[in-house]
Amino acid sequence: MAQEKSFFEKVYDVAKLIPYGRVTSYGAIARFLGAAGSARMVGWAMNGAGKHPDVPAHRVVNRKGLLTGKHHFSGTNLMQQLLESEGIEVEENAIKNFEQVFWDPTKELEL
DNA sequence: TGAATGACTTCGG
DNA sequence: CCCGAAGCCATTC
Repeated sequence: MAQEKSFFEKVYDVAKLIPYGRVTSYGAIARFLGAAGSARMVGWAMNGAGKHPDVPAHRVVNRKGLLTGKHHFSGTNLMQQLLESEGIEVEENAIKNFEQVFWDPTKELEL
């Protein structure tokens, strides 16, 4: 059904650009894509990220640093394990030092 | 075309 | 920071 690309590809593209051991928020990506306000679409797009193995959706969390999307991953703690595997501390589905690992494309890329 | 949905964000209390 | 409610936008049925 329909071409599963366009807005999603942009999200995937940015997600792939997320540096190792860093994370970003849906709103940040949405805003970078020029779709500010479509933060939900970013998450929605991630729904299809499962077809894109190169898309580290686990590096994308909400603005609070909570692993809101972990529930969509294979297991229940897979997302957390992936983050911890990158050196990111996670507790109670929340990223520690979130401000330290936070990666803002609108600033990092355009900087 | 219109209503429903969703891995969010922002505002007020 | 927590809680509840509203807003937003693209996709889907």
